Amino acid sequence: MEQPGEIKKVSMAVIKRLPKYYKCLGNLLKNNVERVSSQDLSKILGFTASQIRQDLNNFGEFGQQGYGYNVLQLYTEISKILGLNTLHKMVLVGAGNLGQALANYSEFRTHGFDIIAIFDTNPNLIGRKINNTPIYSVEDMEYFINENDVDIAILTVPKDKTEKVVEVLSKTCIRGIWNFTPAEITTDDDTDDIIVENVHLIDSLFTLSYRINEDKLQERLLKQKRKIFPDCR
Amino acid sequence: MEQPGEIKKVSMAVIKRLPKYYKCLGNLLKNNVERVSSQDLSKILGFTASQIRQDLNNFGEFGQQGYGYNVLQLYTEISKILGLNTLHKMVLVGAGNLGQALANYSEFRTHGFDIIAIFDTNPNLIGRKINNTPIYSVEDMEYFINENDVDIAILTVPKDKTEKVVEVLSKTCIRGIWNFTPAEITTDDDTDDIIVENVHLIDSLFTLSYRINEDKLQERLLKQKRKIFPDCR
DNA sequence: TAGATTGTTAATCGATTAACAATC
DNA sequence: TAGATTGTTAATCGATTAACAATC
Repeated sequence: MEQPGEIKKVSMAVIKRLPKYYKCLGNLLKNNVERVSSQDLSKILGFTASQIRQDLNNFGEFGQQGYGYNVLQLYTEISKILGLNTLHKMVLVGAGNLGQALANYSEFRTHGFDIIAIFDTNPNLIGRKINNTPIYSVEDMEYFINENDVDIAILTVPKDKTEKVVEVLSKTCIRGIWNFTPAEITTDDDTDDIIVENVHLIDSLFTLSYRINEDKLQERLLKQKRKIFPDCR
Repeated sequence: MEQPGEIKKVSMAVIKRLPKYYKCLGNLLKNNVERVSSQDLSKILGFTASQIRQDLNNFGEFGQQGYGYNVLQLYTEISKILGLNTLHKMVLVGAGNLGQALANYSEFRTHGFDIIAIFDTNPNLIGRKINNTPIYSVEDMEYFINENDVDIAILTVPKDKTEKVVEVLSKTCIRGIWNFTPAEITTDDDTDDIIVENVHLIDSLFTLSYRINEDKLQERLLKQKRKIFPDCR
């Protein structure tokens, strides 16, 4: 049994499902749906109703027996849980192709994530703007972040520049790094309060490749086994 | 006990670790390391040695007692498991900011993933090239994919265009969709052999936001509980 | 040979699902 | 009130870790 004051660590599996709940409730809200049961959500999201109730009860008791959940209330609660009720200041480090694409992505701002500065080393870019956001020299990054209370740094620099940038970031008030580089980021002990969220595109592509290839692979494995156990199916 | 001919389904948790093994072995290879034990790998990757041996034994017996694993051999085996030993033809659908960034990303080609065509509806783009890859009209997509035996479609179209594009793709020989749109892709029964790999950027950002916010959240939850159980820590 | 390290079985841990009393 | 649906405990399932005989 759980003790009253105990802080139960929420598992990553649950955390990864929160954005799905949030988006689903947002859609229901748009469609003027007022109440929703865990069973309704189950049908939409493909999770079991039981899992949905378990997930939500990590954070409080948002439902009502015999009624279900009020869509607006649950939506608001989850937005608070995800930290979407406050504005987030972001900087983007590395104004290459991917960096520029992200700087032009308006969806982030819609949800309260505002890119207020871009940093690069290329003198041809410094002083220019992308999507109305100014590009500064990385030299000025440390000062700027601390001065403007920036939350999140988006990392879109080349792999071999990553370590150096992270070193600078670890001297700032940055709380999270959204890492689009292929590098694995390690922060030393005194900075392990910086959260790193990786978007490892190559890993994602490799995973897709594996799954496309899986049937052929299983056949090959089976054939190999038949050599050892000739009478198997 | 497992039957000889049985096909054991490999769990997604294992699959997601395969690219990490692959990259790690690639690095060792570059550094001329010839052999490696599960314990060595454990230190580098942060998985337990036991887990590493379990993972690898999903696909065969690649090691040798008392010796460990031959780096080159294991690297080669995992590359085959991931399907990286064959070339993959890809098309990119949607030449917006993100699409253009991905078209310029050379890392994919390095690993045998070749973008051979880009499709868009914008007449100003059709006929032009990005990173030497021609942009065609989406009208020609179905024919092109089937004619050229394309494996993978990269989806970087606006959300509301996704369904229509997927409908067309489901009539082709496409094996996998690498989905960068916020849409959840559902393929009907006759096309459920198309594998979908999602890169949901907003979900990733929300997850980061949650984790940055977690400490504050736990405090708030604790405070709420104290109202009910006033004597808890 | 002795030491090292695998492949694999058994034990443990954690996450998901089922069940149901509480209650709106 | 009766039906519906929650929050929560218990059961199950699956993934990770530990242990160790086999063997290079």
